[in-house]
Formats: sequence, structure tokens, C-alpha cells
Amino acid sequence: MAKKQADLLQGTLDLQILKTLALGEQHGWGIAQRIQQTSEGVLNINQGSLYPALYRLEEQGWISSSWDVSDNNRQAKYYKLTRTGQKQLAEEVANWERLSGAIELVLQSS
Amino acid sequence: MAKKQADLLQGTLDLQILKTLALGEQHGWGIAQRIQQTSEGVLNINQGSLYPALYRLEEQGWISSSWDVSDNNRQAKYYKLTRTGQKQLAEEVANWERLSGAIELVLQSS
DNA sequence: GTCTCTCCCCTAGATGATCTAGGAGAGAGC
DNA sequence: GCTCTCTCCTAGATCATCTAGGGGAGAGAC
Repeated sequence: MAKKQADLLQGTLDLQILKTLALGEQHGWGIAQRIQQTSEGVLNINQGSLYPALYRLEEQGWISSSWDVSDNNRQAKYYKLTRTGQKQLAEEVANWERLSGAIELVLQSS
Repeated sequence: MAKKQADLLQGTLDLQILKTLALGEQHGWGIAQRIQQTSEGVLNINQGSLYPALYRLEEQGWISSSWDVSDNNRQAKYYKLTRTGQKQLAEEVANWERLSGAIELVLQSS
């Protein structure tokens, strides 16, 4: 059985979402699209992962939501980063750098 | 509740173990020590994660084991990378580079 | 005016790696 | 004999993610 994407990088979804929202308000569908684009198609977010994650992040107070109308004239739930969310993002970015750096060290060891 | 290390990089443990064994035979305890050293103390492997992982990797045929005596004169189960394990390692390294690169793209987007 | 397509939301249940929180044997040094 | 460190191991819980759905509502085609 081939590994799934998230089996390898489980735990980075929150980071991706927070970062994406730092660029501006988005609705769930839009977040997934934007991540896919900026990652050049490598990161494909499953809706079954996305919505629970959004819920979780809102619960934590890192993002907040409001209903509005999308560019395509449809009802959409727009999320944006809160103050706390910005701090959280900074923390998660730092953590990512620390850990991915550590993995690189291991991979380069000989 | 602060995030645990592996919550952020779940799925990289196999990679770390395979890479470590690519440098030479090691027993479980030694693998954990070596990873901690090469990662400059950042990566601390929990024994409750390590042994299940070793079992899993052996099941897959990526590593093989044999009992021997350690430097400290104790019985220890030495693991080494198999042929298939080397291929798997190459694959996981490539995958890691692909995904961590994608995350970087997302983090650098604006 | 109805069909289909795309946009957009959501959920229940299963999966599976990892963590918690232990237990245990056996050299070595005192 | 006591304690320390080395070394192995496991059962059960946790929790993010995946699978595999469901549904409503514009918009364009015919």
C-alpha cells in the first residue's frame, strides 16, 4: 500500500491553512484551491480533512468565520486569521523550520 | 496543550530510521541515540514509537534483525537495511523533498 | 424549464501512527 | 546487594486524517 501524502506530513495542514489565510480571507474551498496552486499541485487537500481542520482552528480561536457571497455568487463561509491566529502561525512556522531542518540534518549525515 | 513533535511530522520516523540504518547496523536504542545526535538534539524518539516502527519496517522487509552483543556487553537486537529497504529509503527521501519543498512554497507565497 | 455541471458546505465511521505509562532482565560499579 | 544504565517490549488511548458518502444552489446548454 503506497503511503498517502498526509501520512508523511501529518500535522502540517493547520500550518498550510493559517498561512493561506494570512494572505487574505478565503472560504474553505478557496483555501484548498490556493494551497494546491501555490504548492504547484503537490499538496491536495481532502475535504474530509479540510473541514474538520477549519472547525478545529476556529474552536481554538485562531480563525473566525462569516457567511458571505462568493465571486461565483454562491453562499460561502469566509474564514480569516485572528490576532491569536497570527501568533500561532508564527509559532508553527518556526516549529516547522526547526523540525524540517533537523530532518535534513539526519538525511545529510554520513 | 502544546503540540508534540510528531504531531507535526508524523510519518517521518520510518525515513529517519531507514536513513540511520543506511549508515550501518544498529540496535534500536542506538538508532534513537544516533538520530538525536545527528539532529542536534531536536529529534527525540519515543521508545513507544520506535519499537512498533521497527517491527513494522521488518514486517515490510525493509530491515532485518539479528541478536548480538553490544559494545556494552549486553544482548541487543541489531537491525540492518535490506536491498528493498534501500529502495524504500530512496523513495521516501524523494517524497520528503517533494513534500517539504511544497510546504516551503506555500510558506513563501504572498 | 429541466439537465447537468460546478461550486460550496458538511458528517459519521474507520484507520493507523504515535504517545502514555508502564514492565523487565542483565551487566557494571560501589 | 544496591543502584544505574543499557536494552528490550507492550497494551491502551489519542487524534488527525481518510473514505465515502450527502446535499443545496447558481449557471449554462438545449
